[in-house]
Parts: sequence; C-alpha cells; structure tokens
Amino acid sequence: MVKELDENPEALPDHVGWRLWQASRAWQAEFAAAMRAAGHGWFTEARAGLLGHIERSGIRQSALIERSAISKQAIQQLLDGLEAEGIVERLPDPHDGRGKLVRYTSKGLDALRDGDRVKMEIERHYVDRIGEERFTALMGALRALVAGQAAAMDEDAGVEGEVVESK
Amino acid sequence: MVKELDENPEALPDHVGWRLWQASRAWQAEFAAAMRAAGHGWFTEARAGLLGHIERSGIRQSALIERSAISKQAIQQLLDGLEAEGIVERLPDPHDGRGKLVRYTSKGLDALRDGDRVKMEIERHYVDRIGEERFTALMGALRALVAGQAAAMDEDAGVEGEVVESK
DNA sequence: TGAATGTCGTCAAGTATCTTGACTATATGG
DNA sequence: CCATATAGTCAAGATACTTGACGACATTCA
Repeated sequence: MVKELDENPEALPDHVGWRLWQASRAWQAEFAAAMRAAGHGWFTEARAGLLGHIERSGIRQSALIERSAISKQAIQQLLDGLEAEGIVERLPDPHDGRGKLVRYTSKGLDALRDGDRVKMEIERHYVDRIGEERFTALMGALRALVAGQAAAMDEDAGVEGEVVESK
Repeated sequence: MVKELDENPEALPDHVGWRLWQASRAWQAEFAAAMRAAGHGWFTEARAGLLGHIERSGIRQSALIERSAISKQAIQQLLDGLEAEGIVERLPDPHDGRGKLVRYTSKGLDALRDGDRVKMEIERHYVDRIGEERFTALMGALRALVAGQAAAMDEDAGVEGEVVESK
C-alpha cells in the first residue's frame, strides 16, 4: 500500500520515526478491528492507550495521571466513557478522602482476556511474517529504546526544559 | 512474549503493539518539539503524517487521497490548514480541470530541510542509545514487518472484508 | 488548633482531527 | 449528447484532546 515509497526516487521518508509510525498504526488498526469483531464495540485507540496503564488490580486515578502523558481532564473524560460502557468503575479511596480508585468490572476483565488472546494471535502472525529471530531482535531493540528514552528524560528533567511533554 | 500477562496477572502490558506505540509516540513527541523549537510552530503530528506523503516535487490531491489512510475531507482540511500557514499551495492541474496539484512553498521546503536535520539528529541519538547493530536490526525488522503487512493486506483484499481500513 | 498551602478530582469551554452525507464541476466512453 | 465516474468542496457532527477555574480534602507548621 505504501510501497511506492521505496520505488519512488522523490525521497519520501524512510527513517525510524516513519517506520515506527507505520508499524504502530498497523498494529493498532489490526488490534482494534479484532476487538470490535469480538464484540467490544466500545473499543477505541484512545481508550486502549489508557487501559494499558490500568493494572488488573486497579489503580488510583492520580497515579494514572502521573503515568499517562495526557492531561488529567482528558483522563477523566476517557474514564467517564469507560465507566458509562461498564468497563471500569470508580470507588472512593478509603485511605484518602480526595482520591478515587479505578477498577475493572467483570465486563472489563472479560475484555482484557479477549485482548490478551488477540495480542497473542497478532504476535504469532508477526513472527510468521518476519521470523522468530528478527522478531526477538525487534522486541529487544524496542525495549532498549524505550528504556533509554525514559533515562534520557530523567536526565533532561530541569535541564533542557520544555522539550519533553511535562504532564 | 506476552508472557508476563500469563505469569503475573498484575503486570502491565509488554508486547509488540505496546512497545511500538510507546516508541512511536516518543519519536513523534521529540520530533514535533524539535520542529517547534526550530520555529515551525504550525507543526503538528497530523500535519506531519500528511506531509510524509507529499513529495518535494508535489503531488495531485487525488493521489494524496489514495496514498493516505484518511478520508478525502480530512485531507482537504489538513491541506486548508497547511495552505493557510503558507507551507503548501494548491494549483489547478493543467491536465485535468477537476484536479489540483499540491506543492510546497519555499517556506514549506525550508521546513522540510529542518525536518531532515532533526530526523538525523534523533536517529543519531537512537544509535547512541542502543548501538548501531541493534538499530540496524530494528530498521530491518520494521521494514520487513511493514512490507509483510502490505502484502498481507493485498492478499486479504476482498476476502476478509473490513478488517483493514479501506481508504 | 487553625491558617496557609498543596493535592485530587470535577466542571466548563474551546480546539484539532477526524467522520459521513450531500453537492458541483469536470472528464470520459458509448 | 448523455450516462456515469472522478476530483474536489461544503456542512454538520463525533472524538479526543487542551487550558482555566473551582471545591473538597490533606498536610504542614507556627
């Protein structure tokens, strides 16, 4: 579909960022399509991004805010939606009258299980496509990259300033 | 590779999709921040995604539509914005009274040059972080993956149906 | 103790990025 | 010339964000 990019001498992008973007978009489209096909019509990319930060045991909303890269108001709106869909519920934090705990409902946990299944299926397809060795190398490189980025961000904190999105 | 989920139900996700998403988001954030820091305040992620499909020699708007994964109306709106910012201009296609050619302005070409510079800087940081060998492996795996996906999509076309976003 | 200050979550309003549907103008192939 | 397809636009609405303002509770410290 984007194969013209390689044939074309006009120098369309071929660099890490572009490739990562393409691969990520493709994964998300495949995953979301499979989830919706599995009956989870509420599933969207933005919600998936948030759910990825919510442990099965639940989490405090404020912790979720620290962990995610988006504003607390955006998180709240996403949670409102997920709550309305019956995927999560919010309970008062017994240890802090201000706080709230975000927890999966049984419907939410069902969706997570389906998500795990779909993930493994997609991963298997990926291994089939590019081979086990290459897949392992890909995962290793991605892990190292993300870890390195986190470290670089910690170093930069307060040094460079606003280059990194700060909460 | 999704093993933690099975071993430890508490674990947060660690699978290809998640890693690709994280890496892609990080790249985009870094790139956009650098571009804005370089004086290109109009630069956004969505616009970047579109510019990535526009050759330096220009392109017909209809070709851009085929190439991108979003609706023609969305493309038009993005082009409206880019045109208002003075990054691209739209000229009538001399060979087709209906068509329009999208071309970079000199301001747009300047931005592309800055973009190339930023891209190379980021790439250099990546190589520093994870090593040349791993970086090469990463690029190879990503290329193979995207190529494989395009092939799989071509095969599926008309068979599976709506799993892949069509136009 | 109680007053200043900070944290947690919410409400409100606005923006960017997409969608679908309806339409006009031009091209093309009998 | 007419039927139909293609290129682009206009309009309206949904989603996913943003910033700003605010109330409720917690913590600190004089």
